[in-house]
Amino acid sequence: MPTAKSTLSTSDLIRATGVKVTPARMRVLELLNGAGRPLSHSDIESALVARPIDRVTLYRVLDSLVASALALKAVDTRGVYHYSAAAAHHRHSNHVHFHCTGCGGSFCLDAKPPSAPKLPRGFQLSAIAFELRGKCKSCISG
Amino acid sequence: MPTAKSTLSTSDLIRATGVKVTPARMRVLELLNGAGRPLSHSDIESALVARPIDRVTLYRVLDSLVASALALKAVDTRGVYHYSAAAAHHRHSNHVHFHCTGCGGSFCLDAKPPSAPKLPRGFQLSAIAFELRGKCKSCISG
DNA sequence: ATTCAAATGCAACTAAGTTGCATTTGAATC
DNA sequence: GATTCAAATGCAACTTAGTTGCATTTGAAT
Ligand SMILES: [Mn+2]
Ligand SMILES: [Mn+2]
Ligand SMILES: [Zn+2]
Ligand SMILES: [Zn+2]
Repeated sequence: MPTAKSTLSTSDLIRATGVKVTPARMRVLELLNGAGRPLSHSDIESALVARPIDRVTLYRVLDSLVASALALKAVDTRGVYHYSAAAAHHRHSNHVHFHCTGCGGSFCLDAKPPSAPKLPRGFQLSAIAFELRGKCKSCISG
Repeated sequence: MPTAKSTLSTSDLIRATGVKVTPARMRVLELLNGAGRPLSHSDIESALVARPIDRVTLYRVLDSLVASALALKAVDTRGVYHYSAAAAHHRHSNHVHFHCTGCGGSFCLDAKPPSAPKLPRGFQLSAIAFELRGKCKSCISG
């Protein structure tokens, strides 16, 4: 008899969204899930050099993961998109982050994100971004 | 005798920062000050077609305005930099804004920006961004 | 008027992201 | 296991945003 599993496998997660389970999607989603921070297209390309994925395919894989809500996409202060696995992202949605403009690092802070203010009638909120920027300890002293 | 002026002229503002007062800097800063929203490089290029400024010069003019704190630079959700005059920006620094992902519009809300949480020792804060995104009334109903 | 660092214009370049199209493949059906 | 076909991939070409190097021009100080 099959073992009861509480966590869904990567391939199950992908299949559940209705798209094909392909090696590229598997490798990228697993990479995002293992990463401790949002990764850019070129971060991912570098991480997968061993068996490279075509540049364009990688963009399309990332698009599809975002479209199926398995990943999230955000633009950084240099204007580059960074992707994170939804599962990993949710672990960080209860506190705010500090982004170092020196080293690019992201730091978890012990503070809840602010709640949304009242919106004008008829407006529909889809996202709140609260981001702190500056220099981290080692970028100042180092 | 010279008339006492309460508001500094654009050329005075530029001169005060120690850089040369040039036509390009004048025109760009005045455009930013008149604009009701942050403008991208290409927005500005389009606005100044009558007597075009070289692409590279425009980038350098914008850099210099940002360096001398006469303008601010922020990246939008498409990864493109947008510039606003500091004077115009300060008029909006006491309340938060809603950005419509449909029409690209920016709406002033009647709510103060949240204050910064405690940072770890040795960290230095340089900017706080609190941004609400979603659809505005006319983008939903229209 | 002379002087020179700062600013400009132009050509060439990089990096990020997109599009079109021919080929391959996951997975559904037989 | 073989057949089928939309979905996914690979590759070439393209676009848009932004940068760099260098020769020429210019703001403003003297
Ligand atoms: Mn975190
Ligand atoms: Mn405002
Ligand atoms: Zn740092
Ligand atoms: Zn709108």
